[in-house]
This record gives sequence, C-alpha cells and structure tokens, in this order.
Amino acid sequence: MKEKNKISIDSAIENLISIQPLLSKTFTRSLRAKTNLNPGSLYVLGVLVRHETLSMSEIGCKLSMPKPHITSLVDKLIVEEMVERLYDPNDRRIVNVRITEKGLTDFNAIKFEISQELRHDLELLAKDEIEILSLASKHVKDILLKIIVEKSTCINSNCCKEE
Amino acid sequence: MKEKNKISIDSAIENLISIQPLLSKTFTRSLRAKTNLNPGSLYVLGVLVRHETLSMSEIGCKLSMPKPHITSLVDKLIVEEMVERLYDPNDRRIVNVRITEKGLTDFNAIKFEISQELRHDLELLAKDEIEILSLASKHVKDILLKIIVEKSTCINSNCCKEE
DNA sequence: GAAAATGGTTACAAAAGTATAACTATTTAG
DNA sequence: CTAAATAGTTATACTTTTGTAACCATTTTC
Repeated sequence: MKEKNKISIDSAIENLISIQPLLSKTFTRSLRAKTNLNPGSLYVLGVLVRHETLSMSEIGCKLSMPKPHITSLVDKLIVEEMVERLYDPNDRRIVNVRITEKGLTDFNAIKFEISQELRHDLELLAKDEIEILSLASKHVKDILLKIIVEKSTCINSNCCKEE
Repeated sequence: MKEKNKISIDSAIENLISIQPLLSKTFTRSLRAKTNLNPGSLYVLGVLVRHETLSMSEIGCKLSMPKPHITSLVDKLIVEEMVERLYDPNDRRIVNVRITEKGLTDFNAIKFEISQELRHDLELLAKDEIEILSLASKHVKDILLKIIVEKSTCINSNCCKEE
C-alpha cells in the first residue's frame, strides 16, 4: 500500500513538472503582449484577491519573494490604482496593502484577456474533454493550494507566522 | 448545452490561471537553489526528452522562444554535455540538437531534486487525495500537451511547419 | 550564375526577477 | 531609557529573459 502511494506521488510530480512550462508559455507570453503589468505584479494581485488585505511581509511570504521586490511590485500596482497602502494604527511600522475595486475589476479583465487564445483552443475540444479538464484542473488547484500557498515559505527573516 | 460548455471552459481557465504561479513557485525556486541550470535550459531539455532530436528552429517553435535565445540555452547544455549538435548532411545550414545519455540521466536527477520538497508535502496527504492528484494532473497534462505543445506558436519567421 | 530565401549565430539593449546590504522608523525587551 | 528586534524602503548588482538588427553560410529560385 505504501508502495502504491509512492508510485502515485511520482506520477503526480512527473505530470506537474510537465504542466508548468505549458502554463507558463500560455499565460506569461500573452500577459506581456496584452497588458502593461508584469507577471510579478499580477501574482501580488492574485494573492490579494484571495486575502483582500495583507502586509508587505505577508505578501512576500505567500509568494516567496524578497521584501524589496514586493515593494517595487506594489509600487507599480499603486500607480495603476489597483491596490492601496493602509498604515496600521496599532503598529505604524506595518504597511497593509488592500486591493481596490478597480484592482478587482482589472484583474478579472486581465485574466480574460490573457486566456483568450487558450479559450479559443479549448472551444475546439470535445465536450467530455472540457468537462474532464474543468474537473481535473479544479482538483489540482485545490490540492496545490492546500499544500503550497498556506505553507508560506520563509525567505525573509522571521516572516512566516500562522494565520 | 453550448452554455454548459462555456461554464466549464471558464472554470478550467480560472483554475489553470491559479495553478500557474503555484507550480512556478514550487519548481523555479528550487531549480535555482539546487542546480546550475536555468529554467530556460531545462525547458529545452524537456522538449528534447519528448522529441529526442530537433533543429534549433523547431525548438524555438515548441517553446515560443526567439532563436538567439535558443542558441544561448543550447550552448549551456553543450557545456554540460547534456545535448550535442549534429550537422545535417542534407542541408548543412540546419543544426540538429540531440539529447545525450548524460542529458537524460541528469534531467531525471534534476527533476527528482527540484521536486523533493513537494514530494515531502505530498507524502503527508491522505491516500485518496494522492490518487486524485495523480489522475487529475495526468488529465490536465494530456489535454494541455494536446492543445498547446503541438500547436507551435510562430514567433520567428516562418518557423512553424506541420510535423 | 546572380538574387532571394532560409537556418543559425553574434552583438546588443531593454525589461524582469533575484538577492543583499544599508538605512529609517517604530516597537519591544531588559 | 537604552539596546535589540521588526517592518519596510532605498540602493545596488547580477542573472535571466526577451527582442531586434546585422551578419554568415547554405540552399533555392529564377
């Protein structure tokens, strides 16, 4: 039984490693073509969609990015008015970042834009294949979210606290 | 019925867009930490595992990368002795690239290395979750491979021919 | 056989990601 | 109250990626 688990884990990893470049090719390229946002800023926006308000450090943890990088990415989003800085009255060192209405709207518009080509390809698939992909991708997303995102990798000093 | 397709497509895209940063976070970071190879070179190696021998242009098509970039990525792989250049006797302009024994071995070793952390996390999942992930990721991979890889995006001039 | 097209490399530049050190402001600990 | 710790920014440097233009060698076309 243990052995069977191992085989499933190996094949899952094998598949995920193959999926990564495919998705990267699909979305990153068209992101560059269709928006003036860089992938990093979109990642920040993505976690803010899930969590609404996070401090700079928490964003860094969720994305495993160094704090200086987060600063520059948030700066870009501020210029676009997609997020806003909120200064915490209880601890004035902390900068909380919250997604704005515009940020939410734009995020969905950008997602639609960058998926146009993929959408077109998917429409050519058989109905049952679409169903399978829809369900399978949900399973993959849910399990990855469970084991990856919530386990914030600590790359800045002392940044990872339980929620 | 058409409407139902559309909903499935939308949810599939939504899921795939969420999956991409998760996988990118998981693999790219540990790739940098554990090997002296960059992601681009590993992508090249990946398509060569699937196709064994490809010309420079064909690699560029499969990965949607400009030709000069392919040259530099292949140069790195040559230094590592993971691939070799073969000059086509029928058309001496063409440079074919073939993965070596060492390339194949190293590729598998690298895949194992960069998935160590994920493997550890997966081992903590329930048995049925592992089964689901294994199957679901295979479905996602198969369908994406079908619609993305084989549709080589033409970013260099005239590079995309049917196989 | 000269001109055009093709496959690839070289050179170069711009954008993005990654990483570290030094710094300011604020809070906490002794 | 001073010293240490924390949150974030600034500055800087390096790598990777992306893109373009110019170029050479070879093949194709007329």
